[in-house]
Amino acid sequence: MLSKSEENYLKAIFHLSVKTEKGISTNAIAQQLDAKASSVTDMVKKLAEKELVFYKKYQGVTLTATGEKIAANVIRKHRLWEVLLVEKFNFNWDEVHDVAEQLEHIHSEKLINELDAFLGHPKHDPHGDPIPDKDGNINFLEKELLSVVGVQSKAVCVGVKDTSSDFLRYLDKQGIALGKEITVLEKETFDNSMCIQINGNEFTISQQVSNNIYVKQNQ
Amino acid sequence: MLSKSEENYLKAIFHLSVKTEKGISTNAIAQQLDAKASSVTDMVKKLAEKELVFYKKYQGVTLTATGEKIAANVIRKHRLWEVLLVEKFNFNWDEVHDVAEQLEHIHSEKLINELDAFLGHPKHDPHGDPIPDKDGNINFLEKELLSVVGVQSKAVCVGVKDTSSDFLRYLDKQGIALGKEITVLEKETFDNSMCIQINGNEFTISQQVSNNIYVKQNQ
DNA sequence: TATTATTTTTAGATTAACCTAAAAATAAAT
DNA sequence: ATTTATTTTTAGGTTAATCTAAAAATAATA
Repeated sequence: MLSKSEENYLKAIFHLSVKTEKGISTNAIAQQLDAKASSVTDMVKKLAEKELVFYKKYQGVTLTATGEKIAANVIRKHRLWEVLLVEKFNFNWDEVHDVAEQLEHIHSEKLINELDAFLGHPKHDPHGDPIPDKDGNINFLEKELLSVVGVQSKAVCVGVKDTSSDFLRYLDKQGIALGKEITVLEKETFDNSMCIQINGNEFTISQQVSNNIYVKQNQ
Repeated sequence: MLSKSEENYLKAIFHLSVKTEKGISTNAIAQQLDAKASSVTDMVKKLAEKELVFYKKYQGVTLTATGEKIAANVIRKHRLWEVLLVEKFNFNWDEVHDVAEQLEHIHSEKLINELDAFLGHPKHDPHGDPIPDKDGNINFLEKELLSVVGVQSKAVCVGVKDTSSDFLRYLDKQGIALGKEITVLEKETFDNSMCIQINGNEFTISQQVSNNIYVKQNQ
């Protein structure tokens, strides 16, 4: 059974791998985990020994099939726990992360299967991120940033990029949530702010905001 | 914040303290935790540094008020998680222990308060053991072993002493569960076995069994 | 292509939580 | 009250996961 630390490394590599085909650099992992590069080198060697990653000195790492499956399973657990916290335990979506970081390392297959069933086999976590299935398959929804949506177009909020408490609380305040329909009314070219309509209310959001909201357009 | 290991030591000392007024010996703790006495000495020194236990060389240890509160809180978490597992997640009462051992070390006050509320503020875990309240107060129910109940008396099952899977599965098979009324019909003096009635069925149980079932007599 | 800058690795330390084996203290038994 | 047995502690060692600082390799730049 893997340690919490090993699982966290696999998860970090998994997340970083989504964005690129290339090997993941030691530094990138270090930054993701808030650790030193030398620590990463040590751990990556150990994971390579266990055949959870491919690793050649100075060449970065990639997950093996096994490594990827384990990483996806940790993410599955994280996101299922997040759903429980929000739907049954009255957590706000900005409060779940720290606790889910702990819960994701609980080892019990029965527990996670029962949790999944109890929640009705949810497909997405409270931030709109897809929940991998038992085999580690993950359904990457095709989605766009709100910032690229054209004027007069409608789109449905399906996720957020920034999951910081500050940002999530801002969204709550503005009434922006998963599943809500957003209409882009106007865009200012000089600062890329946009005026949107949601729940019948019109207001302006900065580019920072529109760059951190994922939407799906009704094409 | 305490480590998992520190919490486990406090919990072990708490459990051992229930039975006696005296200080808890190094060996007793070692046995409870399946560790070596020398490891216990090390840890106990650390806990004394943190003022969670009183410790004088060769004299055994006792919990301070703070240590006792922390230990009771770990036990509270353990037992609340057990209730969730059995009542919502289809675990049998013999399956909960290992997972609860992990879950009891999750740190989040909000989580445990919400869990408690979600479960309807239960007073007992699935084995009949009392759940400490937020302040660490624990309601030790006055209870007796089934083996001391007299012939022709009725008693309600309120807990078990042995919580091994083997024993719990035996109880399931016999239809013995918390809240069930047991009538003692006969006692054999030569082997201390007894014939009981439960759910309308009559059968014989050994002393081993009657010595591991707690009951409350309807006096 | 040299040279400089950055990244990555190695070497050696540190901390927590364990361990074994030997020494010291306490308890039990003759 | 000695002697013997048991318990507890000390001393020193191990492993996992981290770190710092220096060395080595790769990448960027003049």
